[in-house]
Amino acid sequence: MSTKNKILDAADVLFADKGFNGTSLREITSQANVNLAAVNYHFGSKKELIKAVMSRYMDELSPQLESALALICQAERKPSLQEVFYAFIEPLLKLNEFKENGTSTFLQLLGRGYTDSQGFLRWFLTTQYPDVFTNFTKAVKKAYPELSTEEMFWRLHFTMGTIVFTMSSSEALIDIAQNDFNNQLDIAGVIERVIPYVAAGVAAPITNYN
Amino acid sequence: MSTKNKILDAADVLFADKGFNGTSLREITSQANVNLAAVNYHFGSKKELIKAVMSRYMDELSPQLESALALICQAERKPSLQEVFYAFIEPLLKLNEFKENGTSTFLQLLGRGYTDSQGFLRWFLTTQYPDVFTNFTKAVKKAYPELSTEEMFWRLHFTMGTIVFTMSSSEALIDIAQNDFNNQLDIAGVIERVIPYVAAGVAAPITNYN
DNA sequence: AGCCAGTTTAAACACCCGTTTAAAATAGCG
DNA sequence: CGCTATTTTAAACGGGTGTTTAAACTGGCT
Repeated sequence: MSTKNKILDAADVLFADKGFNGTSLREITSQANVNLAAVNYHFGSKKELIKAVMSRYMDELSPQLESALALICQAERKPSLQEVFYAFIEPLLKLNEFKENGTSTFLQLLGRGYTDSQGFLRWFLTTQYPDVFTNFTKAVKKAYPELSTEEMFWRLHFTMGTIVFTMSSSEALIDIAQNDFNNQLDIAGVIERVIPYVAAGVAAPITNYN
Repeated sequence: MSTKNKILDAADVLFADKGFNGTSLREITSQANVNLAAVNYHFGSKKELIKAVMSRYMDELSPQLESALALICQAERKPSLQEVFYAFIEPLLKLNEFKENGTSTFLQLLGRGYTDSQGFLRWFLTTQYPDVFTNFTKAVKKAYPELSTEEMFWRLHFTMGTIVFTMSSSEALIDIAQNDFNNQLDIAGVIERVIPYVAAGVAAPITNYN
Protein backbone atom coordinates (compact mmCIF):
# COMPACT_ATOMS: atom_id res chain seq x y z
CA MET A 1 0.00 0.00 0.00
CA SER A 2 1.19 3.51 -0.77
CA THR A 3 2.54 5.73 1.97
CA LYS A 4 -0.18 8.24 1.21
CA ASN A 5 -2.92 5.71 1.87
CA LYS A 6 -1.22 4.32 4.95
CA ILE A 7 -1.27 7.83 6.37
CA LEU A 8 -4.90 8.41 5.43
CA ASP A 9 -6.00 5.11 6.96
CA ALA A 10 -4.22 5.77 10.22
CA ALA A 11 -5.26 9.41 10.34
CA ASP A 12 -8.99 9.04 9.93
CA VAL A 13 -9.30 6.53 12.76
CA LEU A 14 -7.23 8.66 15.10
CA PHE A 15 -8.94 11.90 14.05
CA ALA A 16 -12.35 10.35 14.60
CA ASP A 17 -11.34 9.05 18.00
CA LYS A 18 -9.45 11.97 19.48
CA GLY A 19 -10.28 14.96 17.31
CA PHE A 20 -8.11 16.89 14.90
CA ASN A 21 -6.37 18.99 17.51
CA GLY A 22 -6.06 16.02 19.83
CA THR A 23 -4.14 13.90 17.36
CA SER A 24 -0.48 14.61 16.65
CA LEU A 25 1.34 13.88 13.43
CA ARG A 26 3.70 11.69 15.41
CA GLU A 27 0.84 9.48 16.51
CA ILE A 28 -0.42 9.19 12.97
CA THR A 29 2.92 8.42 11.36
CA SER A 30 3.98 5.87 13.96
CA GLN A 31 0.59 4.15 13.70
CA ALA A 32 0.98 4.11 9.91
CA ASN A 33 4.62 2.96 10.14
CA VAL A 34 5.90 5.81 8.05
CA ASN A 35 8.34 8.61 8.70
CA LEU A 36 7.15 11.75 10.46
CA ALA A 37 8.12 13.97 7.54
CA ALA A 38 5.98 11.94 5.14
CA VAL A 39 2.85 13.90 6.04
CA ASN A 40 4.34 17.21 5.06
CA TYR A 41 5.96 15.69 1.99
CA HIS A 42 2.75 14.12 0.65
CA PHE A 43 0.13 16.54 1.92
CA GLY A 44 1.95 19.77 2.63
CA SER A 45 0.59 20.38 6.11
CA LYS A 46 -1.63 18.94 8.81
CA LYS A 47 -4.53 21.10 7.70
CA GLU A 48 -4.29 19.73 4.18
CA LEU A 49 -4.18 16.20 5.56
CA ILE A 50 -7.44 16.85 7.39
CA LYS A 51 -9.03 18.06 4.16
CA ALA A 52 -7.71 14.99 2.32
CA VAL A 53 -9.18 12.67 4.94
CA MET A 54 -12.59 14.30 4.60
CA SER A 55 -12.44 14.49 0.82
CA ARG A 56 -11.75 10.78 0.52
CA TYR A 57 -15.05 10.06 2.27
CA MET A 58 -17.06 12.84 0.67
CA ASP A 59 -15.97 11.94 -2.85
CA GLU A 60 -17.16 8.41 -2.18
CA LEU A 61 -20.40 9.47 -0.54
CA SER A 62 -21.71 12.57 -2.26
CA PRO A 63 -22.49 11.13 -5.73
CA GLN A 64 -24.55 8.32 -4.23
CA LEU A 65 -26.23 10.70 -1.84
CA GLU A 66 -27.09 13.14 -4.58
CA SER A 67 -28.61 10.49 -6.83
CA ALA A 68 -30.66 9.03 -3.97
CA LEU A 69 -32.01 12.47 -3.16
CA ALA A 70 -32.53 13.31 -6.82
CA LEU A 71 -34.71 10.22 -7.12
CA ILE A 72 -36.99 11.60 -4.42
CA CYS A 73 -37.03 15.09 -5.88
CA GLN A 74 -37.96 13.89 -9.37
CA ALA A 75 -40.66 11.45 -8.27
CA GLU A 76 -44.28 12.51 -8.77
CA ARG A 77 -45.47 11.22 -5.44
CA LYS A 78 -45.03 13.29 -2.31
CA PRO A 79 -42.41 11.56 -0.12
CA SER A 80 -42.63 11.13 3.63
CA LEU A 81 -39.99 12.65 5.83
CA GLN A 82 -38.90 9.20 6.95
CA GLU A 83 -38.27 8.38 3.31
CA VAL A 84 -36.06 11.41 2.88
CA PHE A 85 -33.97 10.52 5.88
CA TYR A 86 -33.76 6.86 4.92
CA ALA A 87 -32.22 7.98 1.63
CA PHE A 88 -29.10 8.63 3.67
CA ILE A 89 -28.85 5.19 5.17
CA GLU A 90 -27.81 3.10 2.19
CA PRO A 91 -25.06 5.42 0.95
CA LEU A 92 -23.81 5.85 4.50
CA LEU A 93 -23.71 2.14 5.22
CA LYS A 94 -21.89 1.53 1.94
CA LEU A 95 -18.95 3.34 3.49
CA ASN A 96 -18.40 0.14 5.46
CA GLU A 97 -17.44 -1.57 2.20
CA PHE A 98 -15.19 1.32 1.32
CA LYS A 99 -13.29 1.00 4.58
CA GLU A 100 -13.67 -1.01 7.78
CA ASN A 101 -15.99 0.87 10.15
CA GLY A 102 -16.22 3.50 7.45
CA THR A 103 -19.70 4.64 8.38
CA SER A 104 -19.09 5.41 12.01
CA THR A 105 -15.63 6.77 11.33
CA PHE A 106 -16.99 9.21 8.78
CA LEU A 107 -19.85 10.36 10.96
CA GLN A 108 -17.50 10.84 13.89
CA LEU A 109 -15.21 12.87 11.65
CA LEU A 110 -18.17 14.98 10.65
CA GLY A 111 -18.87 15.68 14.29
CA ARG A 112 -15.28 16.56 14.97
CA GLY A 113 -15.30 18.92 12.03
CA TYR A 114 -18.18 20.85 13.50
CA THR A 115 -16.75 21.34 16.94
CA ASP A 116 -12.97 21.28 16.49
CA SER A 117 -11.02 24.07 14.86
CA GLN A 118 -13.79 26.65 15.01
CA GLY A 119 -15.76 25.34 12.08
CA PHE A 120 -13.32 25.66 9.23
CA LEU A 121 -14.40 22.19 8.14
CA ARG A 122 -18.01 23.26 8.02
CA TRP A 123 -16.94 25.93 5.60
CA PHE A 124 -14.94 23.36 3.65
CA LEU A 125 -17.89 20.99 3.33
CA THR A 126 -20.54 23.53 2.42
CA THR A 127 -18.35 25.15 -0.21
CA GLN A 128 -16.90 21.95 -1.67
CA TYR A 129 -20.07 19.89 -1.64
CA PRO A 130 -22.96 22.34 -1.83
CA ASP A 131 -25.17 20.12 -4.00
CA VAL A 132 -25.72 17.64 -1.21
CA PHE A 133 -27.16 20.37 0.97
CA THR A 134 -29.39 21.95 -1.65
CA ASN A 135 -30.74 18.57 -2.78
CA PHE A 136 -31.51 17.64 0.79
CA THR A 137 -33.32 20.91 1.36
CA LYS A 138 -35.35 20.36 -1.80
CA ALA A 139 -36.35 16.86 -0.75
CA VAL A 140 -37.48 18.00 2.69
CA LYS A 141 -39.42 20.88 1.17
CA LYS A 142 -41.22 18.41 -1.06
CA ALA A 143 -42.13 16.21 1.89
CA TYR A 144 -43.27 19.09 4.10
CA PRO A 145 -44.11 22.10 1.90
CA GLU A 146 -45.90 23.99 4.68
CA LEU A 147 -42.58 24.51 6.44
CA SER A 148 -41.09 27.95 5.82
CA THR A 149 -37.53 28.16 4.56
CA GLU A 150 -36.40 29.65 7.83
CA GLU A 151 -38.09 27.05 9.98
CA MET A 152 -36.60 24.36 7.80
CA PHE A 153 -33.15 25.87 8.18
CA TRP A 154 -33.47 25.58 11.92
CA ARG A 155 -34.82 22.06 11.94
CA LEU A 156 -32.22 20.78 9.53
CA HIS A 157 -29.55 22.27 11.68
CA PHE A 158 -31.02 20.60 14.74
CA THR A 159 -31.01 17.34 12.81
CA MET A 160 -27.40 17.73 11.81
CA GLY A 161 -26.56 18.34 15.44
CA THR A 162 -28.38 15.26 16.65
CA ILE A 163 -26.73 12.96 14.13
CA VAL A 164 -23.28 14.36 14.49
CA PHE A 165 -23.32 14.49 18.24
CA THR A 166 -24.73 11.00 18.53
CA MET A 167 -22.17 9.54 16.20
CA SER A 168 -19.22 11.22 17.82
CA SER A 169 -20.07 9.36 21.01
CA SER A 170 -21.54 6.27 19.36
CA GLU A 171 -18.99 3.89 20.82
CA ALA A 172 -19.82 4.91 24.37
CA LEU A 173 -23.54 4.64 23.58
CA ILE A 174 -23.18 1.15 22.15
CA ASP A 175 -21.32 0.13 25.30
CA ILE A 176 -24.10 1.49 27.50
CA ALA A 177 -26.77 -0.30 25.49
CA GLN A 178 -24.77 -3.51 25.87
CA ASN A 179 -24.20 -3.18 29.61
CA ASP A 180 -27.38 -1.54 30.90
CA PHE A 181 -29.95 -3.00 28.51
CA ASN A 182 -28.19 -6.16 27.31
CA ASN A 183 -28.82 -5.03 23.77
CA GLN A 184 -26.05 -5.63 21.29
CA LEU A 185 -26.12 -2.89 18.66
CA ASP A 186 -23.94 -1.79 15.79
CA ILE A 187 -23.79 1.51 14.01
CA ALA A 188 -26.80 0.60 11.85
CA GLY A 189 -28.79 0.02 15.02
CA VAL A 190 -27.95 3.48 16.26
CA ILE A 191 -29.00 4.97 12.93
CA GLU A 192 -32.27 3.03 13.08
CA ARG A 193 -33.02 4.64 16.42
CA VAL A 194 -32.08 8.18 15.55
CA ILE A 195 -34.08 8.39 12.33
CA PRO A 196 -37.56 8.25 13.87
CA TYR A 197 -36.41 10.90 16.31
CA VAL A 198 -35.15 13.39 13.75
CA ALA A 199 -38.02 12.70 11.37
CA ALA A 200 -40.51 13.49 14.14
CA GLY A 201 -38.53 16.58 15.06
CA VAL A 202 -38.56 17.96 11.54
CA ALA A 203 -42.24 17.07 11.24
CA ALA A 204 -43.12 18.92 14.44
CA PRO A 205 -46.17 21.18 14.13
CA ILE A 206 -45.48 24.79 13.24
CA THR A 207 -45.57 27.13 16.20
CA ASN A 208 -46.03 30.87 16.17
CA TYR A 209 -43.34 32.81 17.97
CA ASN A 210 -44.16 36.11 19.62
CA MET B 1 -12.51 41.27 42.04
CA SER B 2 -10.54 38.33 43.34
CA THR B 3 -7.89 36.70 41.20
CA LYS B 4 -9.80 33.45 41.40
CA ASN B 5 -12.92 35.00 39.89
CA LYS B 6 -10.97 36.90 37.27
CA ILE B 7 -9.58 33.58 36.12
CA LEU B 8 -12.97 31.86 36.14
CA ASP B 9 -14.58 34.68 34.17
CA ALA B 10 -11.91 34.65 31.52
CA ALA B 11 -11.71 30.89 31.40
CA ASP B 12 -15.34 30.05 30.80
CA VAL B 13 -15.68 32.37 27.84
CA LEU B 14 -12.49 31.03 26.25
CA PHE B 15 -13.33 27.43 27.06
CA ALA B 16 -16.78 27.81 25.55
CA ASP B 17 -15.34 29.41 22.44
CA LYS B 18 -12.33 27.25 21.70
CA GLY B 19 -12.73 24.13 23.79
CA PHE B 20 -10.77 22.96 26.81
CA ASN B 21 -7.84 21.55 24.89
CA GLY B 22 -7.91 24.49 22.50
CA THR B 23 -7.45 27.08 25.24
CA SER B 24 -4.07 27.55 26.90
CA LEU B 25 -3.47 28.78 30.41
CA ARG B 26 -1.45 31.60 28.94
CA GLU B 27 -4.46 32.83 26.99
CA ILE B 28 -6.64 32.65 30.07
CA THR B 29 -4.25 34.40 32.40
CA SER B 30 -3.38 37.18 29.98
CA GLN B 31 -7.08 37.74 29.27
CA ALA B 32 -7.73 37.86 33.01
CA ASN B 33 -4.70 40.10 33.65
CA VAL B 34 -3.20 37.79 36.19
CA ASN B 35 0.06 35.90 36.37
CA LEU B 36 0.41 32.58 34.59
CA ALA B 37 1.21 30.72 37.80
CA ALA B 38 -2.01 31.93 39.43
CA VAL B 39 -4.03 29.11 37.89
CA ASN B 40 -1.89 26.41 39.45
CA TYR B 41 -1.71 28.33 42.70
CA HIS B 42 -5.46 28.79 43.10
CA PHE B 43 -6.80 25.69 41.36
CA GLY B 44 -3.95 23.20 41.36
CA SER B 45 -4.08 22.26 37.72
CA LYS B 46 -5.83 22.97 34.45
CA LYS B 47 -8.11 19.99 34.95
CA GLU B 48 -9.26 21.32 38.31
CA LEU B 49 -9.88 24.72 36.75
CA ILE B 50 -12.19 23.09 34.20
CA LYS B 51 -14.11 21.40 37.01
CA ALA B 52 -14.33 24.69 38.89
CA VAL B 53 -15.71 26.48 35.83
CA MET B 54 -18.41 23.86 35.40
CA SER B 55 -19.20 23.67 39.11
CA ARG B 56 -19.81 27.40 39.31
CA TYR B 57 -22.59 27.06 36.75
CA MET B 58 -23.97 23.75 37.97
CA ASP B 59 -24.19 24.89 41.59
CA GLU B 60 -26.22 27.86 40.42
CA LEU B 61 -28.41 25.86 38.06
CA SER B 62 -29.06 22.48 39.60
CA PRO B 63 -31.14 23.50 42.64
CA GLN B 64 -33.53 25.53 40.47
CA LEU B 65 -33.66 22.78 37.89
CA GLU B 66 -34.40 20.13 40.48
CA SER B 67 -37.22 22.07 42.08
CA ALA B 68 -38.80 22.86 38.72
CA LEU B 69 -38.71 19.19 37.78
CA ALA B 70 -39.87 18.11 41.22
CA LEU B 71 -42.94 20.31 40.75
CA ILE B 72 -43.84 18.32 37.66
CA CYS B 73 -43.13 14.97 39.27
CA GLN B 74 -45.30 15.70 42.29
CA ALA B 75 -48.25 17.10 40.38
CA GLU B 76 -51.31 14.88 40.02
CA ARG B 77 -51.94 15.80 36.39
CA LYS B 78 -50.01 14.12 33.62
CA PRO B 79 -47.66 16.69 32.11
CA SER B 80 -47.00 17.17 28.40
CA LEU B 81 -43.51 16.69 27.04
CA GLN B 82 -43.38 20.34 26.06
CA GLU B 83 -44.05 21.20 29.69
CA VAL B 84 -41.15 19.05 30.84
CA PHE B 85 -38.74 20.69 28.44
CA TYR B 86 -40.01 24.16 29.23
CA ALA B 87 -39.09 23.50 32.86
CA PHE B 88 -35.51 23.98 31.72
CA ILE B 89 -36.00 27.36 30.14
CA GLU B 90 -36.44 29.60 33.14
CA PRO B 91 -33.52 28.21 35.16
CA LEU B 92 -31.34 28.30 32.09
CA LEU B 93 -32.22 31.88 31.19
CA LYS B 94 -31.59 32.94 34.78
CA LEU B 95 -27.93 32.20 34.11
CA ASN B 96 -27.92 35.44 32.15
CA GLU B 97 -28.43 37.31 35.42
CA PHE B 98 -25.69 35.26 37.03
CA LYS B 99 -23.19 36.21 34.35
CA GLU B 100 -23.31 38.05 31.02
CA ASN B 101 -24.24 35.60 28.27
CA GLY B 102 -24.33 32.98 30.99
CA THR B 103 -26.94 30.81 29.29
CA SER B 104 -25.19 30.33 26.00
CA THR B 105 -21.77 30.12 27.61
CA PHE B 106 -22.93 27.35 29.90
CA LEU B 107 -24.60 25.37 27.14
CA GLN B 108 -21.53 25.71 24.97
CA LEU B 109 -19.39 24.48 27.83
CA LEU B 110 -21.69 21.51 28.20
CA GLY B 111 -21.14 20.68 24.57
CA ARG B 112 -17.41 20.99 24.91
CA GLY B 113 -17.48 18.68 27.88
CA TYR B 114 -19.13 15.99 25.84
CA THR B 115 -16.74 16.04 22.91
CA ASP B 116 -13.45 17.30 24.31
CA SER B 117 -11.21 15.27 26.58
CA GLN B 118 -12.91 11.96 25.86
CA GLY B 119 -15.85 12.46 28.14
CA PHE B 120 -14.26 12.92 31.52
CA LEU B 121 -16.57 15.86 32.09
CA ARG B 122 -19.60 13.72 31.34
CA TRP B 123 -18.44 11.47 34.13
CA PHE B 124 -17.92 14.51 36.37
CA LEU B 125 -21.43 15.82 35.76
CA THR B 126 -23.30 12.56 36.14
CA THR B 127 -21.48 11.68 39.34
CA GLN B 128 -21.54 15.14 40.91
CA TYR B 129 -25.08 16.09 39.91
CA PRO B 130 -26.98 12.84 39.50
CA ASP B 131 -30.28 14.17 40.87
CA VAL B 132 -30.80 16.42 37.87
CA PHE B 133 -30.65 13.46 35.56
CA THR B 134 -32.87 11.15 37.59
CA ASN B 135 -35.48 13.86 38.11
CA PHE B 136 -35.51 14.60 34.43
CA THR B 137 -35.94 10.94 33.57
CA LYS B 138 -38.82 10.67 36.04
CA ALA B 139 -40.57 13.68 34.57
CA VAL B 140 -40.29 12.36 31.03
CA LYS B 141 -41.50 8.94 32.12
CA LYS B 142 -44.55 10.57 33.68
CA ALA B 143 -45.32 12.45 30.48
CA TYR B 144 -44.79 9.46 28.20
CA PRO B 145 -45.13 6.24 30.25
CA GLU B 146 -45.34 3.95 27.22
CA LEU B 147 -41.71 4.68 26.40
CA SER B 148 -39.35 1.92 27.54
CA THR B 149 -36.38 2.88 29.67
CA GLU B 150 -34.00 1.98 26.86
CA GLU B 151 -35.87 3.95 24.22
CA MET B 152 -35.98 6.88 26.60
CA PHE B 153 -32.25 6.65 27.17
CA TRP B 154 -31.69 6.97 23.44
CA ARG B 155 -34.09 9.81 22.91
CA LEU B 156 -32.79 11.80 25.84
CA HIS B 157 -29.31 11.39 24.50
CA PHE B 158 -30.45 12.61 21.10
CA THR B 159 -32.03 15.57 22.83
CA MET B 160 -28.86 16.39 24.71
CA GLY B 161 -27.01 16.26 21.41
CA THR B 162 -29.39 18.58 19.67
CA ILE B 163 -29.31 21.19 22.41
CA VAL B 164 -25.61 21.05 23.02
CA PHE B 165 -24.66 21.10 19.37
CA THR B 166 -27.05 23.92 18.59
CA MET B 167 -25.77 26.03 21.42
CA SER B 168 -22.13 25.49 20.64
CA SER B 169 -22.74 27.15 17.29
CA SER B 170 -25.54 29.46 18.39
CA GLU B 171 -23.65 32.63 17.55
CA ALA B 172 -23.18 31.57 13.95
CA LEU B 173 -26.83 30.53 13.76
CA ILE B 174 -28.07 33.84 15.09
CA ASP B 175 -25.94 35.60 12.48
CA ILE B 176 -27.43 33.50 9.69
CA ALA B 177 -30.98 34.15 10.88
CA GLN B 178 -30.18 37.85 10.90
CA ASN B 179 -28.60 37.96 7.42
CA ASP B 180 -30.61 35.40 5.46
CA PHE B 181 -34.01 35.77 7.06
CA ASN B 182 -33.81 39.27 8.52
CA ASN B 183 -34.89 37.83 11.83
CA GLN B 184 -33.19 39.20 14.93
CA LEU B 185 -32.97 36.48 17.56
CA ASP B 186 -31.33 36.05 20.91
CA ILE B 187 -30.50 32.92 22.82
CA ALA B 188 -34.08 32.67 24.11
CA GLY B 189 -35.29 32.70 20.50
CA VAL B 190 -33.07 29.77 19.65
CA ILE B 191 -34.35 27.86 22.66
CA GLU B 192 -37.93 28.61 21.63
CA ARG B 193 -37.25 26.99 18.27
CA VAL B 194 -35.41 23.95 19.50
CA ILE B 195 -37.97 22.92 22.11
CA PRO B 196 -40.78 21.95 19.73
CA TYR B 197 -38.23 19.97 17.78
CA VAL B 198 -36.88 17.92 20.69
CA ALA B 199 -40.32 17.50 22.24
CA ALA B 200 -41.60 16.05 18.97
CA GLY B 201 -38.51 13.86 18.72
CA VAL B 202 -38.98 12.39 22.17
CA ALA B 203 -42.69 11.99 21.49
CA ALA B 204 -42.05 10.07 18.26
CA PRO B 205 -44.14 6.90 17.89
CA ILE B 206 -42.50 3.71 19.10
CA THR B 207 -41.02 1.61 16.33
CA ASN B 208 -40.19 -2.08 16.42
CA TYR B 209 -36.64 -2.90 15.46
CA ASN B 210 -35.85 -6.22 13.82
C1' DA C 1 26.54 1.45 -15.60
C1' DG C 2 25.24 6.00 -14.80
C1' DC C 3 21.90 9.21 -14.07
C1' DC C 4 17.97 11.36 -12.03
C1' DA C 5 13.22 12.22 -10.27
C1' DG C 6 10.70 10.52 -6.60
C1' DT C 7 10.73 9.05 -2.00
C1' DT C 8 12.30 8.09 2.63
C1' DT C 9 14.98 9.12 6.54
C1' DA C 10 17.12 11.12 10.96
C1' DA C 11 17.97 15.23 12.90
C1' DA C 12 17.17 19.70 14.04
C1' DC C 13 14.32 23.95 14.27
C1' DA C 14 11.45 27.30 16.60
C1' DC C 15 7.58 27.51 19.23
C1' DC C 16 3.89 26.52 22.65
C1' DC C 17 2.37 23.76 26.43
C1' DG C 18 1.33 22.79 31.76
C1' DT C 19 3.81 22.91 35.79
C1' DT C 20 7.31 24.19 39.34
C1' DT C 21 10.46 27.10 41.70
C1' DA C 22 12.12 30.58 44.71
C1' DA C 23 12.21 35.25 45.42
C1' DA C 24 9.46 39.53 45.88
C1' DA C 25 5.37 41.94 47.21
C1' DT C 26 1.31 42.33 49.89
C1' DA C 27 -2.06 42.02 53.57
C1' DG C 28 -3.59 40.86 58.24
C1' DC C 29 -2.83 41.11 63.00
C1' DG C 30 -0.79 41.36 67.74
C1' DC D 1 5.95 48.83 63.80
C1' DG D 2 7.35 44.00 63.02
C1' DC D 3 6.25 39.52 62.20
C1' DT D 4 3.74 36.03 59.65
C1' DA D 5 0.91 34.01 56.19
C1' DT D 6 -0.91 34.67 51.88
C1' DT D 7 -0.50 35.98 47.31
C1' DT D 8 1.92 37.55 43.17
C1' DT D 9 5.73 37.52 40.20
C1' DA D 10 9.47 36.34 36.66
C1' DA D 11 11.99 32.72 35.21
C1' DA D 12 12.99 28.28 34.17
C1' DC D 13 11.91 23.24 33.43
C1' DG D 14 10.89 19.19 30.70
C1' DG D 15 8.27 17.74 27.15
C1' DG D 16 5.31 17.83 22.96
C1' DT D 17 3.99 20.27 18.66
C1' DG D 18 4.13 21.15 13.32
C1' DT D 19 7.50 22.02 10.04
C1' DT D 20 12.00 22.13 7.56
C1' DT D 21 16.44 20.55 6.17
C1' DA D 22 19.82 17.98 3.81
C1' DA D 23 21.51 13.65 3.23
C1' DA D 24 20.45 8.81 1.97
C1' DC D 25 17.99 5.64 -0.59
C1' DT D 26 14.84 3.86 -4.45
C1' DG D 27 13.39 2.23 -8.87
C1' DG D 28 13.13 3.08 -13.74
C1' DC D 29 15.31 4.94 -17.80
C1' DT D 30 18.78 5.57 -21.52
